[in-house]
Amino acid sequence: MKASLVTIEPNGHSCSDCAVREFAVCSSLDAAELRELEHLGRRVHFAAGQTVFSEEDITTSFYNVLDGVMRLYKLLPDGRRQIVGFALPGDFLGMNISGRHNFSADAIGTVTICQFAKAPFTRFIEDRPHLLRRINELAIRELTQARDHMVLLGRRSADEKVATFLLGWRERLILLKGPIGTVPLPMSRQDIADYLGLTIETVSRTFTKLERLGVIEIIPGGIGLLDAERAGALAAA
Amino acid sequence: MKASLVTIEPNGHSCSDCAVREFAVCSSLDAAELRELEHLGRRVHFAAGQTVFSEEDITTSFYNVLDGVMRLYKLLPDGRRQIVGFALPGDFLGMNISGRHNFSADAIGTVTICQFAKAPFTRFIEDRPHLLRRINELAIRELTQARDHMVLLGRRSADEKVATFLLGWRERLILLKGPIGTVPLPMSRQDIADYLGLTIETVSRTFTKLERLGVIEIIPGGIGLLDAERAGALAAA
DNA sequence: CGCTTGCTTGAGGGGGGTCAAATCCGGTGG
DNA sequence: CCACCGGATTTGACCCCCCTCAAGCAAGCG
Repeated sequence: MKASLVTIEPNGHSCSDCAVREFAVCSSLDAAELRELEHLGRRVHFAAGQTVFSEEDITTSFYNVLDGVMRLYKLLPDGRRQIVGFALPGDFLGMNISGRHNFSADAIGTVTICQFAKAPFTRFIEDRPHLLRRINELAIRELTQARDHMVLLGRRSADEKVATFLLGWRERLILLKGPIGTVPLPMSRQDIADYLGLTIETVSRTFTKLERLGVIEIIPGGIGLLDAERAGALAAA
Repeated sequence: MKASLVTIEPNGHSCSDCAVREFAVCSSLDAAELRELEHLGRRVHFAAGQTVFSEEDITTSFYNVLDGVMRLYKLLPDGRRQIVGFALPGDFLGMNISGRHNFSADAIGTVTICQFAKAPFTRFIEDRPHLLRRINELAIRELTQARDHMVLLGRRSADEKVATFLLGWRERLILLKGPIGTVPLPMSRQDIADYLGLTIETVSRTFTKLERLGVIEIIPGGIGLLDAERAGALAAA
């Protein structure tokens, strides 16, 4: 029997030993609430490249990323793509006011997600203002990131874009996993280009340029940051 | 006596006859709550060009735009500017998690604002989940707009940017004031350029081009939209 | 191996930036 | 009412950064 690309884990997992417990939206809940929440969510696995939801789809669930990396993107009618963000463990997806998703989400590599059906989760929030406050906090944080990214897209050069991206990505990983040696880049060059508003060729050339300058070292599946100070200068704050 | 550039209106106004009553964050409150809120807010007027708050300032207040237009922007160390949005009556400013504003806000033309001191307003929200829900709703709406704008900044041509901006701006004004004839543009060409990630020259040239094509008509302080269908086609969805 | 897929490198061109000058326009004072 | 001034906008000439098109290369995998 061929394994499905999307598999739902049998019950038996518990929130209390969840890896993203302290980062995620759930950090606002006490032990009793967590036990209640356990019945609402189920773990789902996605294979590399799978689409979890698409723009304009009716929202039927909320999603809590537990493991892996996702690309969040919007498409223009002619196929041009803008990646509006990468989701990491702890990120909460699915909030909107129209009842439809306003971007698409793919798994990059394999991804594990904690999925909540919309109606019961909405009811769960209803009389738990502290959870609502936490959700609001995450939304505002995303808004801050979105504004920073607008500055990057509208006003930075290719060199600055790439340097800023590498430093920012590294920082997020450190926040999540603690100090790291080399910086893994699970997304493709095309993904990076579509995130930075560049072409794949320009991204590749800029990587090579940074390597020639001794700022980074290109390794399979990632980069090594050799000169953080120089990279910071290139990022221009 | 020379009039101050920032004037605080004496008390005596009431929320019940507020112009933005139904658009703003306050739409979630009942009559009793509104009367209570009246004591927390005060109306403040700003002259054209005045800065209401700056990026990195400690947040001491929240702001509800009552009248006028504001530009919200971020600066790079070398002075490059990205306008992240224009605020219109009903917009709510000041939410953040760091305790500092993450963008600056100027009045374009004269602006009237309903200002709330941070601490009392935060306390007011505390046990009013419906207000929190409303605030969350506004944050999510802004997030949606921010993502749309990322697509514009990263993946659209100058022509598409300008056409999209004109149609979007017109739409916002119609939503706010009902059907309008010509489209007022209170912001400068420089503001438009910094919003669209272009230079002032490119914006000017594109306006002229659209006029030559018979899509718009340039008038002092605004434009007339002559061919909405054509404009929509240029905006490329 | 040969094929596929992703990345890199090269050559050339164009969209939008830069620099500079002309024009428009609202405000001010005679 | 008109001449003048200063800032905003428009227009022109030129050029560069990044895109386009196309070929080479390395790694994974049947």
